[in-house]
Amino acid sequence: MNISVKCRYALWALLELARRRGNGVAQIPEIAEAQGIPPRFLENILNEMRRSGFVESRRGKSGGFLLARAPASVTVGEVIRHIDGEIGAVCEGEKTPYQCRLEGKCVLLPLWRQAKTALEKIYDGNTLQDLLDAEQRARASDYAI
Amino acid sequence: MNISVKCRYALWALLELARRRGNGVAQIPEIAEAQGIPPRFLENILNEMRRSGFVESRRGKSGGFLLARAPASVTVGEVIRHIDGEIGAVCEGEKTPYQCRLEGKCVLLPLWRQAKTALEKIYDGNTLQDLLDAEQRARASDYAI
DNA sequence: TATAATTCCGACCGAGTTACTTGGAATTTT
DNA sequence: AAAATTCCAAGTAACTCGGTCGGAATTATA
Repeated sequence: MNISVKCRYALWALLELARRRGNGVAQIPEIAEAQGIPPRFLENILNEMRRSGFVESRRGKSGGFLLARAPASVTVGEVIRHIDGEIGAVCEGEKTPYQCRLEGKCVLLPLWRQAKTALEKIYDGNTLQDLLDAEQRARASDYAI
Repeated sequence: MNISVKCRYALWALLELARRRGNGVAQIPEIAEAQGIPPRFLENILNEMRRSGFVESRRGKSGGFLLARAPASVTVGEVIRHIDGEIGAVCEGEKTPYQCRLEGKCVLLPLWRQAKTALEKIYDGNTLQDLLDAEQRARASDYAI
């Protein structure tokens, strides 16, 4: 399972909103500029994130977006699932295309399961807050040098 | 990184050849039938596997394919890399498309690295022989029931 | 109230990928 | 000579991906 560009954009945007938390709304051009995302593509993405409850929006002049949830409550895995779908699904799961006709008797199934579990552990084990903390630590050690 | 159908076909074919090891060549129609793979697609795949040294072939009438290496020496990861390319590459690595301009300063990079490492550990840690052994154990415990 | 600035919505689009298919040449056995 | 196979390279239909576009709805402000 490769992470799509769209999904990375979504994560960057959410992180940017998390950083600005408490400072009012952020607008598409700002976020797009700050994160290097094509603005009208970001527009789509943020709308999607709003529909799935990650983000709130204010319409009209001086409108914009805010993070709707606490950064510590939003896992990376959750975001990935909303944008790219189920994590690491190879051929199990209901709606997976090309589900193999071996139905659980495939010798490879345990491998796909292990892979899925490992990825979920990583992605669900990290929140936006965790990432911001890591960022801070990196910045601090940069100063130290 | 999702495993392509082609890649699963390749693994199935190699496993089939591994099962038949020592019994001469296996032909495309047989393998295709046994594994439910579109025969002419399998043809392409086996040719590719030959070029990368996993398989040997005999041409002409009563020709066919054999596994070129010991099943215990062929890892799943190796096969995946030959068919689908680098495992779990999100945005690092030389030729990855859409490499992000953050160049190692992306907050998400550690996550992608962890994911890649975890997948490699799983896929490189399992050989064709391991899978056949697991298959045997499963069959044995089936009889036990 | 008019205007400007913003989000919202859905359709569109070009390029690439994926899962095959096809036609025919080369090779080998019988 | 004929039949059966692998080998090779091109073609193809459907889908996905990354992104664009036009315009409607909404809101702040002059």
